[in-house]
Amino acid sequence: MASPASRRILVTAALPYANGHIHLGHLVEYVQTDIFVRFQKLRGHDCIFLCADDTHGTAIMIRARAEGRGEHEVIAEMRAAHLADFAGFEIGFDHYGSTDSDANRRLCAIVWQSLRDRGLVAGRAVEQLFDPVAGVFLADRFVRGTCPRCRATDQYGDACEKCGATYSPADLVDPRSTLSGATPEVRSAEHLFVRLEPLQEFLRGWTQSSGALAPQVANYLAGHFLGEPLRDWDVSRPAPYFGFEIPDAPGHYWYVWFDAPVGYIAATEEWAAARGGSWRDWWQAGDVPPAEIHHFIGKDITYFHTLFWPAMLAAAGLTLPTKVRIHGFLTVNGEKMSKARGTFVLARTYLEHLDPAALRYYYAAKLSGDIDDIDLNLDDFAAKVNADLVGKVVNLASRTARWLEATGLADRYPEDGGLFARAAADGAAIAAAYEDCDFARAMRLIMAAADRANAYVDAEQPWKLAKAGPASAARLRDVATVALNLFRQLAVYLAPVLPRLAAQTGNLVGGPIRSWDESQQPLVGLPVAPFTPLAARVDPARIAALLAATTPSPPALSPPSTAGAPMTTDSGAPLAAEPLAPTCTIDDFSRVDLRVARIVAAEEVADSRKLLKLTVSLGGDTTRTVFAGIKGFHAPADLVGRLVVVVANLAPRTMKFGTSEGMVVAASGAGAEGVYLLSPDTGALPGMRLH
RNA sequence: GGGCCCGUAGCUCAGCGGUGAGAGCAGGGGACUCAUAAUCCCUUGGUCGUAGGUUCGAAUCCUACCGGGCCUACCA
Repeated sequence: MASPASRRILVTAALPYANGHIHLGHLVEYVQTDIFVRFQKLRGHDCIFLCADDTHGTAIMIRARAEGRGEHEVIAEMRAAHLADFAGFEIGFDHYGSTDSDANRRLCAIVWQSLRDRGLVAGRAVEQLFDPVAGVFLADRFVRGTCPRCRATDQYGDACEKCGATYSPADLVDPRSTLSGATPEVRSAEHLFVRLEPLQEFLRGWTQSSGALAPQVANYLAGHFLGEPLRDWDVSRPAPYFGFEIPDAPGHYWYVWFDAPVGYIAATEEWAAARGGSWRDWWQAGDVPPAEIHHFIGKDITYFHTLFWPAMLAAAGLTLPTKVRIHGFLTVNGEKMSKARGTFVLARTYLEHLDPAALRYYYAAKLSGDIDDIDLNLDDFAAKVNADLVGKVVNLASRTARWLEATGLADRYPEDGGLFARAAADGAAIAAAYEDCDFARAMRLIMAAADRANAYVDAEQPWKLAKAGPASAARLRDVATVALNLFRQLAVYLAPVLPRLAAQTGNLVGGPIRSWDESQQPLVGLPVAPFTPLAARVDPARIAALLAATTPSPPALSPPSTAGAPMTTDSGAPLAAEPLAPTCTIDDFSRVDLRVARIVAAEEVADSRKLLKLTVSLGGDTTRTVFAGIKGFHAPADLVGRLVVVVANLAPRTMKFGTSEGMVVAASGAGAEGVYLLSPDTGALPGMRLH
């Protein structure tokens, strides 16, 4: 229940598009927003976190066609996937809607009518390329052709990657639809526009002095858009289009970027209706107290949220955003996320390998609330999470809780040299940092408190008190009581970032953490449950596995496809021809050191009937010369570059042609023709051992 | 072409006009052994991208340049 002093805060994260899965880049925003919301709730404010799938547009329509099914089937499937991913990362939406909802259709109509009433809608013919085979108008990116300036081939319809020229798709020398391959034709169609110039004055005022935007964003808008007359915004698309048909303009559909932000309101409506309220309680002025509206977005969609969206809201007489909080993009190991490098990591792939809490903490430690890109450096990630969360915070409980299992906390809070009070006083600065979305600062302050707490434990040496017997029991209880209270205080401060740690801490001592104020008073006289591990260390091997699972198979190096070969038809002949060897132990096996190696050179051995001379790399500078009996089955040139498995600790053997320093593993024999080299799954690196 | 952001120790980042430039991690040395090889103490390490300028004083303000990232209105 909200107290009179509490604020009403509506928070949104950008709506993920239904054409793709959630990846680590998306999660920067959802984790950031979730932390902010959990913080506000912990502070006792009336805060709701709304989001939805963004479902409409050409891309979904094209995809559904390509997959031979309806758009609604596609978006339902993607919605389920998105929700599962978000749940895995403990993103706590109060409601998750869809732009393809009745509520959204109604609200779009309301906003639309307001624009009409104010004379802000205008119609005009637009010439656009049309695919006569697919029967759709083509957005620029669905057209490719030869650049009219530099003649580079296969360029997008809006700009040339080679020479940087920008143009209209109709200017391409030999335009082709990427949908059907057909040559598009220029067709004229009526589009509806929102006139923004009449709102120029309003937008200038709101962007420059409302306080909703960071100064550099305001400058960007002032310099880039507001310095000249605002162009009309094209908000309709002709049929066929997957979206909502405009009620007073049959055959025209709202462009996806019109109905997407209205989805924020629609989600509010669905959430409020379930509680007997209305979206108007949050989006229309006049309420006491008025609601704050905070939008979290990425910098790529800045102008939609800082020009078009406020224009729509203003025209409809609705509440303008209190803050538009803009974050940068995610890089991985200092570079743009890349499928080829294996750094384009999907949320669910991450969840299969690592703890979501680790990523939440790492993002929190990096997010400063400004527009800079943040980098996920994977070495740093493991080091930071292990040092901070496990080494400092969790360790505090791990090293002291067990001394209180029998006795519980001391009945009066002992002298602690002012440590608890000092960290309690820090609460104001930590809260201010959370409020500013400067989570990095909050984490630094919290970790400083954790350092002080660990130093306290070290100085008091409770393990010596434990050994000293009954005479020191009271003192031991006091020291452990201090340490555990300092730990729980940290857990309160970290609760917005690490909700599961907060819950586990509540189970350990003191019950569920419900309020920020619990950081201000130590607990006494309560039982302490048996300690259970609260966080797992990040194992670098798991990160490697994650990247390996993410890296796509380069076509040239893929193992042969087994598709279409039902497993039940495999012959038993090879096994029968060469029965299994006698059982060996794991120790026997481990004496054979099998390694992944890359063939860096291969040549025929002139005088040999069967041998190829290979040079294999075990990574770094380590190479081996190996003679392999695979001549006739593999052309040397085809082998260079590929990964194989070698017996790396095989005793060198002098042969007629030289010394062989290992052996390449291959399947063969048993009556079958051919020698088949083994290839590791993609992602394996030279030097990796087979276990 | 125009614009925005960033460039500080090996790594990730604070500091953003004023005592000799900081933290965490990594590296080196020591202590401890309660704890998920965790913790504590000491310590090595930087011409604050480059070049100019403003100022009594600049990592901090201005200009230019170099490097990285991003935006530029039908890519979401």
